[in-house]
Amino acid sequence: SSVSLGQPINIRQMNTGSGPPRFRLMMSDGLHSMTSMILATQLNNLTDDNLLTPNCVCMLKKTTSNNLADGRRVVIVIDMDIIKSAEEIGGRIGNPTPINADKMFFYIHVSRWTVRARVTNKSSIRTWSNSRGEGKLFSFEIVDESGEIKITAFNKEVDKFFSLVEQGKVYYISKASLKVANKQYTTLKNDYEMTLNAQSSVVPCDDSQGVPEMLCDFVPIAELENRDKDAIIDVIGVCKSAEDVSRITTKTSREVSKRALNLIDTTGKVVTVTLWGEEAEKFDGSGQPVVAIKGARLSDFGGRSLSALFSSTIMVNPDIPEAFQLRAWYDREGHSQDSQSLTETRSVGSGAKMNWKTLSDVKNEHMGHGEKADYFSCVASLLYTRKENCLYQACPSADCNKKVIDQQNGLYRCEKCSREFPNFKYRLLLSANLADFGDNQWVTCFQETAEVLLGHSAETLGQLRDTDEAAFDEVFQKANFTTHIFKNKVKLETYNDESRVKVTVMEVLPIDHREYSRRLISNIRKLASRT
DNA sequence: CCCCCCCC
Repeated sequence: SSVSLGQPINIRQMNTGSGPPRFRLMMSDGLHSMTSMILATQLNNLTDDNLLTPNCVCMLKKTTSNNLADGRRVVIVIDMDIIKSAEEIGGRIGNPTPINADKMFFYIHVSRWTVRARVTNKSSIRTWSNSRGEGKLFSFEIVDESGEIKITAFNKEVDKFFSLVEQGKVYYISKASLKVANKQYTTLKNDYEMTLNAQSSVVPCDDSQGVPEMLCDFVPIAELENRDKDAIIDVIGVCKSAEDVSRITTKTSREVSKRALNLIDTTGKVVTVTLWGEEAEKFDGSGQPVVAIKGARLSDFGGRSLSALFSSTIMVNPDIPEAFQLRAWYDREGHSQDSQSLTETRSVGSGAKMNWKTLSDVKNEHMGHGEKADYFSCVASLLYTRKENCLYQACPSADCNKKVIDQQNGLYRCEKCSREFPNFKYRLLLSANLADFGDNQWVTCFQETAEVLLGHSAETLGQLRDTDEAAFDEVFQKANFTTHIFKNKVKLETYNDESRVKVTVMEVLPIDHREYSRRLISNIRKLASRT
């Protein structure tokens, strides 16, 4: 599976009679040459197109050896790339001496090159055990001026190199084996990978001049909508908000920590990125840092979202121009800009669907004066509730909540159902006065919302009122001055030539103080930037 | 020669 470099110094068409043409190459590795290399016919187009010409340099990606009818052994090239043209090379490399095929096959694998590169991501040591055997490995990624590549070390090479290789440091690396990267697992922009072998050397280098820190190809967040699921991408954004770390159980019953971040960039789009394990535990989102992630996987959960992998590199406030630009943009305008998330979340209180208003906004903006009702959400405290008429006796039929008339004979009449019943059910219709820092507002709460505010079912409250008036009063005392999120409907209603704005509470939700504080800070920033 | 990458 290793790949190697070779220079064909002679290419001859073999005599194959009526069959497709076959080409025999005299291949050199700069030290030795061999004549027993044959091109698989599917690569004939390389000669037809004049790409494979004497003195070009080839990357041999896949070869096999075979015995010919006369007993000679040959190497068959199944896949190869021409990586430098003969013109670019400008002649024969070295002064290779001819040797036989099997030995040549060995030599062509021992490349003589050295790179100077920085280690950008180092894994821990992992062990494996499968049908093909067992062992241990670690991998790291390196970058130089020309690009990046992944290097893996197995078994003895783990012992030899693991402690030497340090993240961020620069090394001379030579004589590693090359192999074609499996695209399924590739997170770097390289068609090849390296494997350290017994001949490989890794030597620390003091001169890091000109060696990049990291190679990133950041995809704008808005652009993620157009990328394929499972794509491995680099992303950078301001961490607008972050979840608390939590523990989840995987399908394989393992416990793992997770934390979701919301990243925003100058496209105004937000994407949710999930961090795992230690990365999730140690992440600190305070101060809304710039977060860059190299090699995150794109998922289609909730529309579009991202997940960090073991191989991802997570950088908080990295020392790169993109991060400085984002910081400046966010502090100047991004923080107050309307944003849209590519990731749909169902969490209440933080959704984009909330139309946040203060109670004075509702009046000043003449909400509810239009053709259709308006909807708004507010954070408000319950100042007062009219407990006197909050309960009524309703028709006991399943879908009828009409008030019944007490016939004073043990029967209750529903005009809607045109029936008399021996029983009724209690329903709530609660008038309440809500207040925030600037104003107050009378609202109506029907059954479900009133039950949430009062903390008891209508049935319980009905029983209490009839049996224990002090306990009934206590319920309302306890509800006073409690603070909630109210989702409301507002509509101007005309009754006897008099118009009044009627506010109906649709839903009562607990305050997520973290989210609420973020919103207040954001509002303060918006106000500050107006002056 | 690994390739696990998790949850809603």
